Amino acid sequence: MEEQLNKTFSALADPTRRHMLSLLVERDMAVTEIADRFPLTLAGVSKHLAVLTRAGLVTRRRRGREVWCGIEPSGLADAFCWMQAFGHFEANTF
Amino acid sequence: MEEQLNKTFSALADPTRRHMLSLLVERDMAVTEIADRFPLTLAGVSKHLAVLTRAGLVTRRRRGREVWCGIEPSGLADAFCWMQAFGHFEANTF
DNA sequence: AACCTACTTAACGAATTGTTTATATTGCGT
DNA sequence: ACGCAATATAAACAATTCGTTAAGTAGGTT
Repeated sequence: MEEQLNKTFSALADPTRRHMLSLLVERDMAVTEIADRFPLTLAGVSKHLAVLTRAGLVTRRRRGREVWCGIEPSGLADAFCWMQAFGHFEANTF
Repeated sequence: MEEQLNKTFSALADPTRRHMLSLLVERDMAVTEIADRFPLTLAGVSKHLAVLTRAGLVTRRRRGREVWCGIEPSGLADAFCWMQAFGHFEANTF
């Protein structure tokens, strides 16, 4: 859907959020642990994670008092397909 | 590069711009012709096209007094690769 | 030269985004 | 029960974005 593409692409448009995703690709992390790696307040990090979650790119599960974040790779599906259709790309075009 | 990804993803984050790209996939068009298909002023359309051009997704060539716009599919390459690496996607994951 | 067509750029306002500080909320640990 | 740790939400603010109208530029036409 159109609205889903809006959310996905604008989530990806921010370099801080892309960096967060690349961290989470390695392994799941609690919010504080993520925050330690950025020159931002915890509140700022929390809001970026909220954007990523709303876009369906990140999952957040409460575990005691921590919230563990993980990647939701399927969240890229729509955007990936859109680009694929758009460019008639093959997997090894580049 | 990081800055290139910023430009590409934020260009794609706008539905009007995505729609413009999908028009240009069919065939090249002059700016006025594109503008006819959107409920925007010509100036507004021109600005969207400028964003797409700066992102490397559209080419603009002056032809007499018209400016013909066309798709630059290679402009998606960086973004496409980033997503691919991110999700370890195969062509038919979806 | 005067004028029209096809844009682009400037200037501006409204809405959104990225960030901060301050104020909840919720779950251990003691 | 109290206090600290982990996170979220609210309020505030600057910067950016999306749209407009108005003015500027460049290329044909007469």
